[in-house]
Amino acid sequence: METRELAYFLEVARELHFGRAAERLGIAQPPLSRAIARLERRLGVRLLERTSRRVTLTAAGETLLAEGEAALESVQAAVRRTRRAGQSGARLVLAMKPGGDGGGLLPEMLAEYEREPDALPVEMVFGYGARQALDDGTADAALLYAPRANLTGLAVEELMVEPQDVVLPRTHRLAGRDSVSMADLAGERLPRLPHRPDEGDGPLVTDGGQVMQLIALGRIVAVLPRSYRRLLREDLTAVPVPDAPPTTLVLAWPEQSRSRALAAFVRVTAAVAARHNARPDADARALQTVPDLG
Amino acid sequence: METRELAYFLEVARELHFGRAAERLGIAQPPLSRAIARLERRLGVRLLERTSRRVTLTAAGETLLAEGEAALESVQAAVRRTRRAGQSGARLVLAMKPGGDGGGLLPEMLAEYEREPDALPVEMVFGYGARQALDDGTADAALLYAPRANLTGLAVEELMVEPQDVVLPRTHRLAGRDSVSMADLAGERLPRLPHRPDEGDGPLVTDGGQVMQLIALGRIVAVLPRSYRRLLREDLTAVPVPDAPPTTLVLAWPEQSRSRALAAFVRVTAAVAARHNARPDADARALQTVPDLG
DNA sequence: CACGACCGATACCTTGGAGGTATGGATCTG
DNA sequence: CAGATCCATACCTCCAAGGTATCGGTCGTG
Repeated sequence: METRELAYFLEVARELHFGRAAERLGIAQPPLSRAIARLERRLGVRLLERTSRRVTLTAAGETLLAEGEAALESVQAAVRRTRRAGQSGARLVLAMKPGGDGGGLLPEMLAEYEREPDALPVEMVFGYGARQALDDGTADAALLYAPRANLTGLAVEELMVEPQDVVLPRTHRLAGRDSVSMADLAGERLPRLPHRPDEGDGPLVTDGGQVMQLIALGRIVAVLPRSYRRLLREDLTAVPVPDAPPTTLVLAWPEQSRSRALAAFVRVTAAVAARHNARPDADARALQTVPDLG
Repeated sequence: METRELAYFLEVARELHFGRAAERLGIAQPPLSRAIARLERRLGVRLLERTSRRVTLTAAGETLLAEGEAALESVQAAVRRTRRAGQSGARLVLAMKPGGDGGGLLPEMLAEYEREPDALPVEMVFGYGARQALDDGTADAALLYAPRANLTGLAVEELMVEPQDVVLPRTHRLAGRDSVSMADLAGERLPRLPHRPDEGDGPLVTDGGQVMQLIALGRIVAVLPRSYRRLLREDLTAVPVPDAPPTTLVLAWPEQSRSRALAAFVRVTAAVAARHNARPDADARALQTVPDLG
């Protein structure tokens, strides 16, 4: 099966209408009909039931819709990464949330990485779509928080385990406490993240500034890894939540990636994180002394 | 990028020789050279450095070799599953190790599944390549033992947690014990499995009968989930190893699979397993009374 | 019930590209 | 330096992908 045939089928399977699918694909309807018929002949399987009024998927068609989408995306991701690897100014693209750098380890990681012989210039992309950037070939590696992020299909290196704090307005009833429990937060609204739409009950948020804004307005509170303290505005404060499940910062990359530049980056980040983890007291003290105004 | 172009490139990238690659692909060398040149032109990237004496991969070429192999396999897996879904005698193919059925839960699962409206006939394939069967589209689901098996990229449903036993010849110095610790096994040789070649120090084994044979000969001992007791020969015995990490039997399937037949199977197996887990005493007693001669 | 609108399939044409063979040009070996 | 090796190029053939025109079947509507 050629990727063009697959792309054609997917478009028809999604539209369930040859004419509209052809228009979206930028070709005429007859060649599309023929391409689908040829694909069915080659697979030896009927993918679509069609009358002159209605197009429906067969069981085989449903299978190819589900499996083929993933397969086509992985081909396109391979193309994107290959293009990026070949461009003169090749870069290692690292996706992360703003502030999701494990308590400021990133500058040290980057500095150390640049001294590696296999190093490439590192480019960072920010935003909540880190996982998607990895899947579509836009990024080579990502800093993610487990278990919050979906790590299936990725190779990961655990960097550090972080306890979580709840971020509150300074005027909040719990703001003065030394610690709070999850039970204390029962009545509060928590933000919903785009990639986990079924968790939380508050508004959908798409970037970190928005979260801080909503907290400041008293609309929500958020439970975040401790290193986010560095990003607090002066009207917010953070209180430890000892019984919130600790969060693990991981470096993740597509399993099949084998580039020397990436391998060196994984090695260096793991080494830097290990060095920091070996000095828990120093780090803990450093975090304690981070002023709330970040 | 078309899959034919990708397959051509992968062959050249593996052989690093246009003539041999063309021969393996069953085409002449000039069309292959042209196909690669056109692919490079379309990607806008040089994939191979070639003199008349030597072919080497560029950084972009290495990327496409690694990423493209996985992508092409996923396309081919999609084709296989689509073909199977469309055949008149469509079946749900379940891959498993012989005996890896979680203490005999499988018959009950199958009986219950057959009563589902969306059920398909279930076909079982055995062998140590269960993970590979899932990846290449030969199987729809697999029973695997975590953390022994590599589950990345799969959707999983945990079925049951099993403690592990060490399987020994009846004449072994530890055979009479009520339990042994991992430390007691320090001097023993453990089998190496094909999919985990770096674990264990003994001979490579490829099927369950072979393992039992090697244990009976006194060449190795093996630490296995408790349900394997059912498969013991009369000259072997099993002793609990409380400090061996417990093993979790999981049902795994490709993340993107969405067929109703598979969804029903997942639902039924989870329900059967949950029912058994809710009666731990009954199951424990049942396992205790399984005679060693299986 | 008849007519028009809609929609996928078919017929027929043009053209790009995938495959072949023959051969050129570069590089290493003896 | 001669020969072997190997990738690229030139040139040919042919299939199939894409286009337009049109057919035939199905539904909604007056």
